[in-house]
Amino acid sequence: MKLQDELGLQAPFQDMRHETVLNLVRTATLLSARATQLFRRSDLTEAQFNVLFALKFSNGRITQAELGKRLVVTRASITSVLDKLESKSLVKRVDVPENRRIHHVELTESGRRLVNEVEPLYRKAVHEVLGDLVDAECHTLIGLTERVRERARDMIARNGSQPD
Amino acid sequence: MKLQDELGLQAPFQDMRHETVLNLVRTATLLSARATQLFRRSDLTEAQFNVLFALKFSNGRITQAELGKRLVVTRASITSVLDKLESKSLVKRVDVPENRRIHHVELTESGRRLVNEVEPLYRKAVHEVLGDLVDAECHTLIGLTERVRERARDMIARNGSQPD
DNA sequence: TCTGAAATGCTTGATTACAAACATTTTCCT
DNA sequence: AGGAAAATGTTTGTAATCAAGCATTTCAGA
Repeated sequence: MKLQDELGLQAPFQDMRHETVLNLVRTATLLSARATQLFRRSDLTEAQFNVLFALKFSNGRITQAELGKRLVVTRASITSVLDKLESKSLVKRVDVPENRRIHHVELTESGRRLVNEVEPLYRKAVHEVLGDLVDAECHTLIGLTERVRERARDMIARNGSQPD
Repeated sequence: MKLQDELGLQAPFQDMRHETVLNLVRTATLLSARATQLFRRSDLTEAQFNVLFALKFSNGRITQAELGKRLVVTRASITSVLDKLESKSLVKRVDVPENRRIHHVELTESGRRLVNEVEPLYRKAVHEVLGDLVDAECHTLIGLTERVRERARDMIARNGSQPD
């Protein structure tokens, strides 16, 4: 289904680049919506799952700032998500004697149990949602989005438009 | 730059489908960040610009519910964004005598002026961010994301995983 | 006609995100 | 050593999103 129909637009897009951007954004939103739906059964939000997932594949000595870099969110966001997860006893903050600024964030036993339970469902859903694409198509999608991000990053760094 | 490096992951992705999903989500997030940066100069948020933009291309008889469908957000979200825009005198809600449930949402003069001022900057940024891609590549991207959305929509509608 | 269903907009509460500012702590440079 | 700079985590304020529930209004079917 074309995005035009999905959004109920009468006229087709005049601008293919604009259409492409909206396609990317809409697709990501829809993927998020599906993820939200999946995680809800486990009483998790997407952000909370992302933290648990990152922790599972960390060496156990990850700080909040590092977690933020992995997940590409600010330290402030990490603080609030960890507060929630800690109140559910899914993670714990561990003081680090050698550096009193930082904490190490770790899964609790029940946190580990939960992420181990949800991860296969998540992976299954990922494969199902991309089940239509063969490897080469995934590769293409990755390559094209990489180039878009490259440009976007440049623009954000320059914080303006191109030098014309 | 590969997503792996962007996220500071030591190991490459094992799962190309997972990598593809994360690429899509990360790309959309970055595009949003760039948009936020652009709109900030005009004291607009992305959501607010989206409303103004949709209003510009509506026939002037659009309701809040219809606006929600166009932008794919709930009525509750529309209410809150419109409250902001109305407090800035950029839009107005107009009572409809024939149907006392609904309002028509319209741009004010200053709202129209503002969107006419920002739109070219927005379009320019869109073209710059995709400046690396030729038409055929845009077309490919659109086609692939359409297929992903198709599946995602199915999964959301079924609210479960596939029948195995 | 009349009653139940559907549609519409609003409110509330939860969650997440960011920016900016702050205190604390560590690092770095002179 | 000592002071400036950077890093870390938290707090506060703003904004957006959704779900769920509510009142009002309209629609549709019996």
